[in-house]
Amino acid sequence: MAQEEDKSLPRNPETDRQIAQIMRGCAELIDEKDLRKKLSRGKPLTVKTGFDPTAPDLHLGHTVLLHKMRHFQELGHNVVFLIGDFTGLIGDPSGRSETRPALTPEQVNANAETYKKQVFKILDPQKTIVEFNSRWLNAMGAADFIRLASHYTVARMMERDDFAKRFRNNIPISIHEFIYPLAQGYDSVALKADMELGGTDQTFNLLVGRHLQGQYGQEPQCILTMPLLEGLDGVKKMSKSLGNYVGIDEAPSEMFGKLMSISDALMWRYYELLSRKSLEEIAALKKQVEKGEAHPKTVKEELAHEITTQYHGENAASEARQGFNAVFAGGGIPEDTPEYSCACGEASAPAVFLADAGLAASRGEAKRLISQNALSIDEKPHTDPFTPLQPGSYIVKLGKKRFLRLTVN
RNA sequence: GGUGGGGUUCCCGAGUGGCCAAAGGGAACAGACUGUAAAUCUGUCGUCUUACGACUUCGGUGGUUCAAAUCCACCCCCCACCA
Repeated sequence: MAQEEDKSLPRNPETDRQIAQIMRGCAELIDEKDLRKKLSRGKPLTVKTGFDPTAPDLHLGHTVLLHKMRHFQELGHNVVFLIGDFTGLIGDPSGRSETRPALTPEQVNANAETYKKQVFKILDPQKTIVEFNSRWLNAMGAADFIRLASHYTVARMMERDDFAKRFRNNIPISIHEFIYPLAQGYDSVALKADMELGGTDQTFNLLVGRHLQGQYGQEPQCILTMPLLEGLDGVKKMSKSLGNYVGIDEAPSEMFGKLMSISDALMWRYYELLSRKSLEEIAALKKQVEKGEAHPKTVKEELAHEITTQYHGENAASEARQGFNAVFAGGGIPEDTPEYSCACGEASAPAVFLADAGLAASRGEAKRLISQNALSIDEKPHTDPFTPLQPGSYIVKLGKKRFLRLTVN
């Protein structure tokens, strides 16, 4: 939580301005007083954010942190994008109910490369320092590690919720998992970080860094945690394995469409965490929607447009927006509709070509969907699964999202 | 190391010889209603089959039986308690 205002804090307008920008959307800042002190020195801070090279494909959930890093860059601070290639070999136990499988060095390297390619869609490459924590962690000897381990106690380690739970439930905790927070914390020592960013699930690890810096005679870093972004379902956190994500490499139309499918409530969350609009602008929009002055769909379009622009540029975003409205509001078909052709006859029966073209998983499913009135051909409902279509070209639509340009020869 | 419990269709989870392609819930999909939102209602939800029906599936491999997700043997994996 933000600290209560304290009259004894060093105050000046510049610091206030920075603090406001820094705290936008954050879950917790530890602690504001320390941060003011650091800022008031007028020197750029070293801002560390670590990424585990486990998920090579970034999605919008990861970008919450990247946006925050960008804020720091805009405020003139030194942002370190730290790739945890060493710690990736351990596997972060955070939020895990079981031991995380370790990565091979080859996987870690490949993932790190992908990471670097993707993050500069948001971060300013000129102002980003990319580091690998193997640089200093590999250089440490066993004695160094033992010394590091001596700075933390088992009791404090067990305060951590995931460890406590696993211990209580007799789920194994390997010793190497204790090393993870220590290694991550040591990164802060090595970098002499003034500030570390992370998701709320990282709070413990970040605090270890703060603690260790003190142990190594440094001024402890401040900690800023960001909430975990909910996925498209609005409930679970965005993650690739849950399939509720928007990848930052996705095609503009895909990205726009996915964003349009989020619920109204979730839209505000995305605005706060992913938009570059100011909090005041967002509050104003919200008020307009509540009063009925703005249609929520339009406001959502703005959001989808802005986010798509971030990754694909203004032109592509506008196109995606037009395409979306043409398809779903105007009954058109998407640009990237797949084409498929088949011979006239058995193969041109709807149930058959739908399955063959991959629009339906099987002929049975195709028939079922047809009997549910899901099929339209050239914008006319089509309920006969068996009669072959005559030669010609057709626009085939199955359900709301599946399209096909069909040619019958 | 010992003892006990378990592995079921996308997920959770019922099912202890035929009435089981397998209850129920969730997810997903389709339709209605909408703003491709949410909520709600209806339907679908192994493969093939226009229907009748056939075939494949319940950790693996063999076996018993007219008949096995259900019984037996061995194997693999997971969990709990004790050490």
